[in-house]
Amino acid sequence: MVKISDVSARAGVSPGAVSRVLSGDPTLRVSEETRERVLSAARDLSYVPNHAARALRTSRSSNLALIVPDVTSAVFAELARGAEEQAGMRDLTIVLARAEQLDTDSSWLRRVVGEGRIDGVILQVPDSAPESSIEALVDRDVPVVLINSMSGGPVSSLVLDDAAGIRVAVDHLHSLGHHSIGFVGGSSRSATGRRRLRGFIDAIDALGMETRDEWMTDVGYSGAEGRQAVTELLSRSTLPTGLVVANLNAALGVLAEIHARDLRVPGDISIVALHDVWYADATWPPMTTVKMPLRELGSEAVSLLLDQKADSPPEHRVIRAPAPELVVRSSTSVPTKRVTG
Amino acid sequence: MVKISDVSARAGVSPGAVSRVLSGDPTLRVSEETRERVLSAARDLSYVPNHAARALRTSRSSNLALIVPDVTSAVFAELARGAEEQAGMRDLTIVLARAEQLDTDSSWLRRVVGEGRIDGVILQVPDSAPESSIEALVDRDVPVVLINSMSGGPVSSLVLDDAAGIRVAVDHLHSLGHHSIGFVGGSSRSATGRRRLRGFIDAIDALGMETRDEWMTDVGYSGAEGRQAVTELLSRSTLPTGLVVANLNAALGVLAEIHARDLRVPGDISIVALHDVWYADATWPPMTTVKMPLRELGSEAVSLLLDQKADSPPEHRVIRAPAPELVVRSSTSVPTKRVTG
DNA sequence: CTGAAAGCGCTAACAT
DNA sequence: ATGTTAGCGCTTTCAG
Repeated sequence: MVKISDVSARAGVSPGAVSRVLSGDPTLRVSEETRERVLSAARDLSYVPNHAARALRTSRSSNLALIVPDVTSAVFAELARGAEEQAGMRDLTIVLARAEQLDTDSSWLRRVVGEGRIDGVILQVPDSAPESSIEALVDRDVPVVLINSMSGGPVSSLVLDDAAGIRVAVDHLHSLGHHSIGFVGGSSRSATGRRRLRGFIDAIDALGMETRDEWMTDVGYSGAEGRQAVTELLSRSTLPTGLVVANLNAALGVLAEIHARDLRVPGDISIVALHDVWYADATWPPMTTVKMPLRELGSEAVSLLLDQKADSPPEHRVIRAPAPELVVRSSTSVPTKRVTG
Repeated sequence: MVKISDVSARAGVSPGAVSRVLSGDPTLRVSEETRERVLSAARDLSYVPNHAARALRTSRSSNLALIVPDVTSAVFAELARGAEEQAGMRDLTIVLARAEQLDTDSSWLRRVVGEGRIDGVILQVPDSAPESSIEALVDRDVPVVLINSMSGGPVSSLVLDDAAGIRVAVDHLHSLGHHSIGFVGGSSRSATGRRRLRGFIDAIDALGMETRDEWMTDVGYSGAEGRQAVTELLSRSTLPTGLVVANLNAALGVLAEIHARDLRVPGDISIVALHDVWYADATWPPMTTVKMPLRELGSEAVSLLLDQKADSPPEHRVIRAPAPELVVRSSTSVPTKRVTG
């Protein structure tokens, strides 16, 4: 292993000088000539600084933890990619952890953080397990950024403009001529769930239509919960002609259950889902979706975490750009007939 | 921060003794009484060892990198979970990276490894980008375990018993009474692709049936490629009554394209797919699948990586347990009629 | 403008 | 059976 003293020897300077040149110390004053010598010595020896030594010295690990409820979720992949990209640019590394560990055994995080292996945490809490698991983190001395959940608390947070996304979906159905539009939402115990519902109601209002309670569900975002939502809807009254589903995973379930009932999409009912992932294109019919800036959410989370570093007050940002984008496929069309459940 | 000398002071022993007690040094000989004192001192002060210092001293980072082609893939989530569990038990941490970085910019891995931030790499190469990207790793001094790809090379590898999985699928269709069975496989350039195809042919042979070239495709595992496979199949001749799809993602596409052609599943054709993930249950009809031991693959990868540590010769293991498990849903039934494309 | 030296917290070899 | 000590490779204050 080639170390800093090897470089300094070759360049005929002190180790300290090498360190300063290589890390681009702003208060650095070296002759252009020395700098060149250091740089080329480092290159010649293909010097790579040792991370552990640097971490020990600076007490920063350059590791961030990304904790999500479910790695198979549509949301995750894009989010992770955004986080990774941003992390890469800042020479950080993303450590993966599943959120269950928070519930059952928050000691994992505690320990890892205590050991100094993690400089910050990007956390998406499962809708199910709220406040308490967060508080367990708050009193720890790691910066935390909460993703897609409550904003306004003592912990910094980042959310998407869910309402805007839902509005795009509603507008799309409306412009196709739908006047009865239902909503398959997430749990009203979750902040995202409430934001999306509010967005839905506002969007409907803005267009001069009416919401009907029996056209709205709040079962959840999973595929199974989507199926259940349709069952509920059908047990109530007439179906709307259009349906906004607040999550693509749930929309798969919705589609399945609708098929199971021998109804046709979009013939009997049109469907738009929030979030756009590859499998939106592999359903039948291919699903019209609204693509949200998940990647930007991930990259912004990393940035926020780093800006956060000083013990500044918590920040709460909303990611609005790029704006939600309608991806029209085949699950929506002009309304035809109305179906009784 | 409480350090080891704090603990040793409180326990009235030397730092060295504390280190040995706490890390369970096998060659340790301390009186039971001292050990107790050390342990309780550590507990009282809630001592947590500093990871950077330990890493510097031992030159092991306790980080493993998990590199996969696509985080949204069915395979990934279970794999990652298995790896994580095993890693957690051994006090290791899993660092996430996307495989694209290997193609475009292998410097990321090189650098991170050079800095000593990674002790080992679990690598699933994309079918597209083979040998070269691996070789870039081999001459590096990190242990690497290759997942789901070629076995037998200079790098350790771990594969599933794909043939066994395919056989379960074929047997299922056969036992339902299917005698014409097709195969939607992966690229024949990839090792998994070839293993699964071989498994298919052997399984068909073993049951005294015949394979027909026009019933087999090798387009790929993605949803879009699944659609394409069906298009190819239909452009050829009569469809088989049953179809084994070598990957669940492709199976979604298969299902979509079949619907698009106004054929019915399982009425016109039965489908079984390899791999079982939540969305198998959210398709219409819900997909009959074969669940493979992906979790074990992940956990075994971690183990292998660690056993590998010494520069022992590369090992090549096949994960056979738990055995592939048939998950019967609704995409398979007794054959009815035969369809002409 | 550059060098010297201390020390981050831990472990392991060597003493006792 | 336990204590002492050197040093992992780096950064950074303090002198020069």
